[in-house]
Amino acid sequence: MPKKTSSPKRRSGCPLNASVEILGDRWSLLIIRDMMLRGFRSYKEFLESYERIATNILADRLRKLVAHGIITTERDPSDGRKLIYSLTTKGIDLAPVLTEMVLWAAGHEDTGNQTLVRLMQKDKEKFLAAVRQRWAEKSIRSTAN
Amino acid sequence: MPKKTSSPKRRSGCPLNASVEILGDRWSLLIIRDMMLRGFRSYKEFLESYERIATNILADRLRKLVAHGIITTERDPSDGRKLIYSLTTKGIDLAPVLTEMVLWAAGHEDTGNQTLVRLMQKDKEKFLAAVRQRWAEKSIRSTAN
DNA sequence: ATTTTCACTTGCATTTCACAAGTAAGATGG
DNA sequence: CCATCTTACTTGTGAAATGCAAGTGAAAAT
Repeated sequence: MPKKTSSPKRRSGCPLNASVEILGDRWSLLIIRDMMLRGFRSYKEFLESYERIATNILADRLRKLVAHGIITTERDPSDGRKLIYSLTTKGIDLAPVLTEMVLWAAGHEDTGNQTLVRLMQKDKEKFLAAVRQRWAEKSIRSTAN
Repeated sequence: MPKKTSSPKRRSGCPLNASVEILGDRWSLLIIRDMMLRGFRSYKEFLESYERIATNILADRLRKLVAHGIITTERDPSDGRKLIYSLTTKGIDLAPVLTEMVLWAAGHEDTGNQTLVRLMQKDKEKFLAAVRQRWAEKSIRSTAN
């Protein structure tokens, strides 16, 4: 059973508004992309991603994503300094959103990464299944919450 | 032929990054929702939408959406004060993005507008076809640019 | 024991945002 | 045809979010 008792003062009950309030900024979806498509799982990896997010913004976004139940954190058992971030099912369920945003930009803007785009265009459903599968293999824990 | 010669300083060539730079704020997608789903076409209608956007932000977002080729403006021939905003094909092509964001929030957050959600869930493709059809009827001009 | 790595926090300047008020051009009513 | 209203904005101001540089504390590596 998904659903969540609505957080305080939301501007409206529209589902699109909910999505926009949670994900509508210049960084959150890029962090999710890095986890979903590139397998990034630590603060350091996110920091070193191409778009160069600032440290305070990254910490803030990770905190908010955890608060919204999109990702979870755990200590790395083999290195007590490291935190491992994982997507929850709620996070993995953003795959179709990311896919459509990629396909839209690829069709209307001048962008790179054409191999990824071609894969998505060729068979969207197959691509989504692969993402879900890959994540299920990597971490049993991440789908639990 | 779509595509556009890349705008100045983009953070990266990733298509998702392009989408996020264009649409990643708390208002742009709500304006597009109002046009696509509710048929809003004037400044005043957007202003009176439930989430209560501020006048300066609305003007700024409309300007940016025009600059990105997602909407166009024309004078209302029957009232010289009014401007009519229309979605371009690039704008209509955002329908799948909106749909996936609505379905994600509907599945994981406590939201309203269940009739719309149910319609989308029942047959996504049929819903998208209906949106495209409805827009094509309303305005031939909007699909031209 | 010292240095390095990791995941942050703090401070500060800049940008964006929200809210209230004002404006100019065109429409409407008497 | 003149005052009033409507529409689509702009301007001003304070608050909040962002970006950058530097610093911190705990754990790991040397």
